[in-house]
Amino acid sequence: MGIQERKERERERRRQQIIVAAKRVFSKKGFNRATMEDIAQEAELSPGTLYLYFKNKDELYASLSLRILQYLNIRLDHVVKEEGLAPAERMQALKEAIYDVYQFDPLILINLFHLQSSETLENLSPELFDDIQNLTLRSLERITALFRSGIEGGLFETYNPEVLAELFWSLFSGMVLWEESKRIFENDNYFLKDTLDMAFGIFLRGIGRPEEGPFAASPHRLGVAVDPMPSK
Amino acid sequence: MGIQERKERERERRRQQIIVAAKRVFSKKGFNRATMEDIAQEAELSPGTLYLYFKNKDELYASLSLRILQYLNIRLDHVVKEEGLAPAERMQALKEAIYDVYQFDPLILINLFHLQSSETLENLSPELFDDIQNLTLRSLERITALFRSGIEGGLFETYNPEVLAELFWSLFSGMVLWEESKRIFENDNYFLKDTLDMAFGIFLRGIGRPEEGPFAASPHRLGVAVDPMPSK
Amino acid sequence: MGIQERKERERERRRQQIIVAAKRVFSKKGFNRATMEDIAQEAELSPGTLYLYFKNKDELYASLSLRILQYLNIRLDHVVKEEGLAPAERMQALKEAIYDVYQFDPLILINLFHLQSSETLENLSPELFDDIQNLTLRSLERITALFRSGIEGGLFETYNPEVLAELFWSLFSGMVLWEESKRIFENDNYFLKDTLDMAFGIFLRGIGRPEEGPFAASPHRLGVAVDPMPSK
Amino acid sequence: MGIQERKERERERRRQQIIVAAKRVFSKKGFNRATMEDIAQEAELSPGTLYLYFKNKDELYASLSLRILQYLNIRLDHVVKEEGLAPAERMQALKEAIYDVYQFDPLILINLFHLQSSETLENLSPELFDDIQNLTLRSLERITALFRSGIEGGLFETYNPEVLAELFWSLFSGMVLWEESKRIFENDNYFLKDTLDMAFGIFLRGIGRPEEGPFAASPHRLGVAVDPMPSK
DNA sequence: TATGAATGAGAGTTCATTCAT
DNA sequence: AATGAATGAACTCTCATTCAT
Repeated sequence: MGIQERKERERERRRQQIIVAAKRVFSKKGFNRATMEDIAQEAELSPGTLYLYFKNKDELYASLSLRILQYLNIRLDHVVKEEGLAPAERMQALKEAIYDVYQFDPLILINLFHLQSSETLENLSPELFDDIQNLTLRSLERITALFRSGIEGGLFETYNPEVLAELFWSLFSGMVLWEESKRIFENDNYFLKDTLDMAFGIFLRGIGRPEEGPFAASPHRLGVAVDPMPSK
Repeated sequence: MGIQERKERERERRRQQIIVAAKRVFSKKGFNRATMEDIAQEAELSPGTLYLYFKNKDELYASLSLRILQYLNIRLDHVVKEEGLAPAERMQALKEAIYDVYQFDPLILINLFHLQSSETLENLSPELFDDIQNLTLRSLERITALFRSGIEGGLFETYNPEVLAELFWSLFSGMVLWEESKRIFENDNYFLKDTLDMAFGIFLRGIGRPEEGPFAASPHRLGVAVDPMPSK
Repeated sequence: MGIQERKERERERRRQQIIVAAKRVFSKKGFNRATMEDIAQEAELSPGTLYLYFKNKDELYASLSLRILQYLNIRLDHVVKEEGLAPAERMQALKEAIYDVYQFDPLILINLFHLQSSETLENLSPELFDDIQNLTLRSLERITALFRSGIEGGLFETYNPEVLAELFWSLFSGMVLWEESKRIFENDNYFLKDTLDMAFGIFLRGIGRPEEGPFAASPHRLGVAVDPMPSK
Repeated sequence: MGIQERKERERERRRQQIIVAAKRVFSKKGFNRATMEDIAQEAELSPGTLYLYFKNKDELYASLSLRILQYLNIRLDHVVKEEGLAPAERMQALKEAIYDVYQFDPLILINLFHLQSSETLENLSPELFDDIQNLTLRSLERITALFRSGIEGGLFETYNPEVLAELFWSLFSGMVLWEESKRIFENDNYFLKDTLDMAFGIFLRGIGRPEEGPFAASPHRLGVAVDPMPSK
């Protein structure tokens, strides 16, 4: 079984080699214009070989997303499991985690957000679809856990923590995509970090409990109806 | 000149006919799987005719987005120009406007958000690219104006209103896309409205001035640094 | 019938207008890349109208050739029929005639030579095919007549005058086409005239009767100026 | 490296297979009417495969011409380099060489002459364009060398040998194209050989030095048989 | 007679995928 | 396991031609 294991390791390494090549190619050419031939060349392999490791082009592309989702999960895991953090510090850590994920590879993150809301997702093999779904939902659960502990710790109003996690995720993805839009429109690089800080601050303040804790916001005289626990 | 006008009208009607057909086809088949042949058939035209009205497939698709952007602009225009609205009411009207846009055609809206952050955008003809850019930026300006008047009216902290508009737009787009993700993952229709209400409430509360007005949030003891006017 | 005639004249004028436009377009774009749409635009007509005057694209193109053939015929006719010319002067006139035809429109002449040796010719309507055939053969006959009178006048050896005419025509067409080749290869304009003079001189000398007349091969009393080393 | 070589050989063989098929197809259907699909079928390959060997349709067609140019070059090379030939014999060998080229494949030769004076030539890839240019010019150089040695050997007047080569080439190409014209007009096969003999005789006589050698214009001691009245 | 929008067959070309080696 | 030549379906797009007005 030592042999078995080594083979398994080598197989995984080759997969990663292809993924890395694919990433480079699509950064250069964009997703649609990148061909399997291009990727094979970049990976110094033949086109046929790619199909030994990935069922088809869509699955290769989706695997890029999978990789960044895995990274996201690990980072979130750390934030949730790290001991001795005050709830407010945990929020800070959450922000840093997603920013790291963004920096890890913005293009792939954009690709993930596209994939997650496109027909392509539905046409993947059930296994890969499940992987993406599970990792996505697990990430959301972790973020949910963070917000739940914030609520339980008295930091936030008693919003539905699941919905808070979704809002948080939506805000993040929307900002990343808009960042790209601005790059295209203005041909002008922009740094997400400051805006992300600000957005996060507003968001936390928006959900903070009045008169208490670091994200306090009060007293409630909201002209807009906010039901903290909308029925799903 | 009556003839000229009639021709112009007929041309525009034909364009719309094609756009409507394209919309139907890509709703059925998804963007990538829809062929020009399909669209021609749906529009009861020949493939060649499509090219009399749209330069190529990408431009036809982008024109769908253009249409919803135009609708968005008109709606935002009304919100900005409607007289006799209190700032808080204007915010409410803003929310309703974007929700109407969402309901106008969710799929096309998703398509717009994809387009705005994809390489396809860069390969459009300069004219179409400019149209999309201008409408997008003009929409942002209108939202900016709303937030600015909110700030000037003492409702909100003195954040940079441009950045607030971008955050607002990001949150909206992120939620729309995540809505689609959930639909795919859970095969379960979900209604954006409630979550949008909640998100909007949180956002307004997050940027509201303390002790004052309907979006008050206070006192400030924020553990997370929030610079209301980040340098761009 | 005055009306009939006027109509006929107008029809012919419109045909010429189209032919002129076609000539301009194909000079700009080359034969294959020129479209009927292009020609219609250049002629300030609609595409449909072209088909009222020409059966199809091939026939329009062939009509250009027809026009230059007609011009050639008229010029040759003059040479043949002009009275009071010595045979040697007639040869000189022949040379000038074809050079004028060349200058009339080199591109169309090239097109004629292509057409005359291509499948397109065979697919023309019988009428147009006959027109081209007749004009071509009539031109050849005129040249034949010139050589025949040269032979009868004792200038030339008793070659078959028909074959001489064909050789003459071949030499001319070959030179015109090679001229174009050189232009493409060397991107360098070249003036056919000198070479044509030289070629004509050699040809006449090659067929001249010895010891007699202006084209006698030897001793050298060449009536036609032959510069053995034209400056390139 | 043995493998490398074998691959290279196989690749070349496949190229030739396609060229041969293309030749057959366009002989049957004419150049314009022949489709890539037709050629693929004739070669018993798939359409896609053609594009592994030729960049596009024009380049495939131009490659046919390239092949005949290569053959021409080899033949001319032999004529120039063959030792122990008297200048007059070399002229005879030149005539035989080009006649062989003609017989090798008249249709492709016609195609070459069309190509060499058409816009298509200018739109080839630089490599292929250069190949054709180089082979053409090298052929001309070889012919030039032959005429130069004829001049130096006292056979010919001191014409510019380069221009003589061009005239010779023009005469040849013009005759080949006119031959095709006659075939089309008269639906009657004609044999170029006799006319070519005659033309060559006239040409040599036209440039021959008087009173001397085998091409002396007079008195008649022509080394090259010239039948003044070839039977049609 | 003139229009010009519409046609639609068909072209060249691409490229994800396969499979004999 | 790796290759890479070959596949061939499917695509977008062109443009000569038609015909209702």
